[in-house]
Amino acid sequence: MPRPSHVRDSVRELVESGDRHDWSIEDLQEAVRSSGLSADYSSVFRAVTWLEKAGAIRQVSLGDGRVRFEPAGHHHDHVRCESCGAVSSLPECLLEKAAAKVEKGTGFAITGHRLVFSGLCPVCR
Amino acid sequence: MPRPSHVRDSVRELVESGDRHDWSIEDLQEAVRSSGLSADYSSVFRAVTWLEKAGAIRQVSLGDGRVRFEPAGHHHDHVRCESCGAVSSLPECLLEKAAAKVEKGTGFAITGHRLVFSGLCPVCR
DNA sequence: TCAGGTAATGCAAGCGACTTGCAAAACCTG
DNA sequence: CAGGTTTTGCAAGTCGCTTGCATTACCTGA
Repeated sequence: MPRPSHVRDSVRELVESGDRHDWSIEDLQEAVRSSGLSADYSSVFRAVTWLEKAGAIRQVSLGDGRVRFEPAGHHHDHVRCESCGAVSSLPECLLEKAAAKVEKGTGFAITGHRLVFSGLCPVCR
Repeated sequence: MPRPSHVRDSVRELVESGDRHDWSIEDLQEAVRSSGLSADYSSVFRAVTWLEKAGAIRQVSLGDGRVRFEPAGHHHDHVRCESCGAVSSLPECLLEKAAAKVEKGTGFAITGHRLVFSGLCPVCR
């Protein structure tokens, strides 16, 4: 039986509730700590690794060379503000039918995609 | 007047001719060296930095956490084989008209996007 | 309640790839 | 050919992610 893990529980709670789609490990560490619990960077790292393998959270790559996480739900794409870094998610996927076209054009068997729009968020524009 | 730079010239030549879209710095260093010229990693790094600022080449982020480069031409997206890593480019952009939809949905002013399909290339599938 | 076993944590060291500082070498110009 | 500038290589530095290891916490069965 696994011991209770305050770090893991706390990380899961943070990512699963709320609608942030760009949790970095450092963000999570800070958030856990500011709730009064201790949390080493490596502990948070292990927590996200564990939770990812368990299917609770998912890695999202926004192109800034950092590992970021979001709750694992249905697939969706993102928009990222190039000024302040704010990230929103798009409600639906725009590329459902594009795969077929790409397959025909390239000969690849398409299994997925990663799409990030960039622009200015309502606040920054 | 700038001195001639065999590293920079060589890197430019490599990226601009040919249709590779995933040159890493290390790839370039190796390629320059195998043409008989000397090239330190840092020299290649400075060459791509210079060429990028000059607008000759462009960074492309394929999501593998490495800086990669392609010739700077018109915008296009990529497909990457998740088995062997082969990268192809798509002739046309599938998202020309998607921006408007995204703007309306999110309130962001969209300025661009980064899209990478993943799948299996003709050889690997 | 206590001994034993397993899992979680923190700390520090390791790693990979990019970046930068600095002195030596190469060029161009006057 | 001297002077001034740019490029190069080497080594060291940085940043974020990973991992090893001893310690601590917790749970279970006796």
